[in-house]
Amino acid sequence: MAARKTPPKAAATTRGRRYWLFKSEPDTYSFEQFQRDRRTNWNGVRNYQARNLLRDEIAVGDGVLFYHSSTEPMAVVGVARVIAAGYPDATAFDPASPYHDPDSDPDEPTWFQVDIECVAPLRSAVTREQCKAVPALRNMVLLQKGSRLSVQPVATDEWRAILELGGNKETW
DNA sequence: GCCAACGTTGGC
DNA sequence: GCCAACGTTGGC
Repeated sequence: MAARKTPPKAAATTRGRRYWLFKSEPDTYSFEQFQRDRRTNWNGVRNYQARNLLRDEIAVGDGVLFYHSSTEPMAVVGVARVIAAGYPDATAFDPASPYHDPDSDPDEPTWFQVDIECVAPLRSAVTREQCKAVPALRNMVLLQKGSRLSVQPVATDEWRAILELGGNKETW
């Protein structure tokens, strides 16, 4: 039996912290409300690509940029931390929920959610307009033409640049 | 399995 | 409010 240099399990549990951006329309769920709640479950996501991230990629301890979409100004407004990795989104099974999906089988759920906890608001919100002018953010998923993923990956240098622009260098 | 039609998202 | 881009659906 050959020894493995890096058992997959160890590799998985020791992988570096990763970063994400969650979009929310402030009329639906604002960062201000999130601050009052302190933590929330990110449910209602009904897109397979985002689902895959929620189910398979996003881990406890990962960092999250909270972004206000479809508002003026659109901006990254705060920072959050993942406190529970992907688990089935129960709103899919609730006929009374706006997120109800009759095709999702409770024995094999289609949709997943994670839990996040509020860390801090950015001292100054980093607007979409601002981001466009920053070379380090040129490749941000958020800024790509046609990009509309509501849960998306953020590169480490993008994360750092946003926190610096927000005046929250020490936050993370 | 292709692809046209449709519905939705979200920046502008 | 518009509409481009995208995802999904369903007929073939």
